[in-house]
Formats: sequence, C-alpha cells, structure tokens
Amino acid sequence: MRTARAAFAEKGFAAASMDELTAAAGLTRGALYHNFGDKKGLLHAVIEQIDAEMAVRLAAVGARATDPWRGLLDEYRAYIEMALEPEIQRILLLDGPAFLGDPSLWPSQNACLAETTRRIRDLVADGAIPPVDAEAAARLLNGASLHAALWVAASGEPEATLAKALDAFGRLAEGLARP
Amino acid sequence: MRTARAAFAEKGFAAASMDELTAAAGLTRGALYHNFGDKKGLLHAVIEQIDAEMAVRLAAVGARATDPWRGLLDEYRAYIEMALEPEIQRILLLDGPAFLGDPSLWPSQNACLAETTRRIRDLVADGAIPPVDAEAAARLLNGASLHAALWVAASGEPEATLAKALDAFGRLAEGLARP
DNA sequence: CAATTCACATACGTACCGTATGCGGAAATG
DNA sequence: CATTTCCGCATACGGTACGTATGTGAATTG
Repeated sequence: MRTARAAFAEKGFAAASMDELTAAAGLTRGALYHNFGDKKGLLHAVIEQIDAEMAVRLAAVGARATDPWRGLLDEYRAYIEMALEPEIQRILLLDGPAFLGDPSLWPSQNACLAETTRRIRDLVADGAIPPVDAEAAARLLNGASLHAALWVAASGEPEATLAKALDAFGRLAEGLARP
Repeated sequence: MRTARAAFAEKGFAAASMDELTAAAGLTRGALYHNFGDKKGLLHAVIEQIDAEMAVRLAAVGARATDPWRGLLDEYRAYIEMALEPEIQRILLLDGPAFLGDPSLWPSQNACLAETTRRIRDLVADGAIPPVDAEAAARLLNGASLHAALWVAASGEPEATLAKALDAFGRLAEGLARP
C-alpha cells in the first residue's frame, strides 16, 4: 500500500501499472489480486487509509480551538492545506470520485467529511450559528476547499493564490454564521 | 463527437473503448487518431464543446435578471442544475479534471468559469458587493456547486437533497454580499 | 491529365488487466 | 510425529485496448 500510494500520487490511478507497482513492492500481481480483489480494490484500500489519516489530523486541529466557530474555520484552513498535498489531491480528491463514484457511496463512508459534518451539527445545536443542514454545509465547504486547493496547486504563484483563496473562503463561511 | 459524448457520459472516459466508439459512428480508429491525435484529444474536444454550450446557457440565465446580484444567484442555481445532467457531471466535472488536470491548464480556458468570474468582477466594480478576488470567489462557488450536484445525484431523494443544497448554497453566497 | 494531398482504413506491436492454475510452507489434525 | 488441509503468493494465459506505421482511393491542384 505504501508503494501504491506513491505510484497513484505520481502517475495517477489510470496510468499506474499493477505490474510495476507490485514489482516495486517485491511482489507480483498474484499477491495483489489475492489481497485486494482488483485494481479498484487497491484504490479503495488506499483511499480509506488516507481518509482516516485526514480525519485524525482534522479532529486534532478542531480540538485545539477554544471558540467552536473559530475551530471550524481552522479545520477548513487545514483541509485546504492538506488538499494541496499531491497524494491527497490526486488520489482522494481527483481519482477517487472519478473511478469509485461519489464518496458517499464508498463502503467506508468518508471519515473526513463526517468529521466536518459533525462539527457543523454541534455548532447549530449550540446555537453558535443559525440552523442549516449540516451535511449540506459540510459538502459545499468541502467542495469549495477542494477547488481552492486545485486552483492553488495549478497556480504559478502558490502563496499569493492561497491568500486569495483563503480570503474568499472566509467570506463564504461567514455566510453561515449570520442570520 | 456526438457518439463520444454519449459513450463518455454512459461508461466514463476510462471504460469507453475507441474501437466501439468509432464503430458506432461508422468509422474506425484511424479516423479518430487522424482528427484528434489520441484519446485524450477527443476528450478535450468534447469538453470544449460542452463547456462552450454551458457558458452560453449561463450567460442567457444571467442576462434575464434585472438585479445583478440576483442574476449571479440565478446563474449558480442554473449551474447546479446543469451539473446534475449526467453528461456534464461525468465528462466535464469528473473525468475532465482527473484525466486532463486542472481546468485552468486546459488549452481552451474554461469558458463557463470565465463567465461567472466576469459577472462577479462586474458586481464588485459596481459596488454591489464588497471587494473580493473575482476568480477566487468564482472558483469556490463553482466547487461548492459541483459538490452540491454530486451529492444530489448520488442521493436517494434528489428533490429533498437539492432543496437542502440550494438553501445551504444561498447561505454561503450571502457571505459574499455582506461586508 | 499527372501529381500531390487529404481523410480514412488496415495491420501490427505492445501493454495491461483479470483469471485460472500451480506450489511451498505453515498450521491444523489425529 | 506424520499427514492433511489451507493459505499466501507466483506463474501462465487469454482477451482487450491503445497508439503507430503503412496503404488506398478520392479530391484537389497546377
């Protein structure tokens, strides 16, 4: 799986050869089909691993904040920055939905999305922000964050672009906080 | 290209066979490689066509509105609804970025994104909304819209989910309108 | 009317996925 | 302790699909 993560991140899922991949890991395709069923099975296992790691990192960021609303913004800032990592962007955010379909249909529900959904639900329950469907808000904010990261990653001036993206994201998020 | 659009929308770019595709069009792969260079070239041509059509539709929606700010919201509502069409969702929004990379790097710049960027820029210039980087705002709103559409499309109850998504989207967009 | 170009077809090599089968060692069984 | 089962993985094979190199007939040009 380490080898797969590296190969998928560098070449993309479609261009990654299972022969090369398994050979690099000191195995053959036989081992792969025995353990993961097929190529998509390996992708799914890798995504599940990455997703779980992201959820842990996000929860840690959110837990550090004293103000819950500020905690949510910190989480999304962290999400955007994580989405800049090639491994996460390529595997989880681009190839995942393209080859496995919408994350909500994955056998292992998106842990990372669940984390932000839960946080928004808590904010609404505590009256910190006006009522809103937590999953809808989380999905839209995740989508906005992802595209911000794609934009920054493709940009020639990552720092300046990231600043613009974070500013615009803050403005959007404010829309949730006001009645 | 008509055949390609149908095949890409139904089976996805990766699973679409060029043999079947060209045969269905009454041609062979020779014609394809002569006109489009390679498989990705065909995808690019198809995406360019769809993107242009979307930009026209979006501009028409925006032009109908009297209030510019309302016009922008109408455009995004239309964008979300267009993103529900399987052809657009699958080809332009899922396979496009996965196989061709970020839209901003496509030779034919994303006309649809350019349309919403221009509209936001006008709103800022007219003082209708506080200053914000127009491209950043357009990208984030596009991302939010796309994920809203993916969510609705994967949902078991499309109408109810769409209502939630549109509500949450309106809340986010309001964040741009307030100081 | 000869020559060139153009659009497309045909044929071939290569790469890769998925499956069916084989094998060696570990574990279980008595 | 001997034997059998089982498990993890390797090997071999078939089928499919992409990209390229080459051929061909019609249209165009001078």
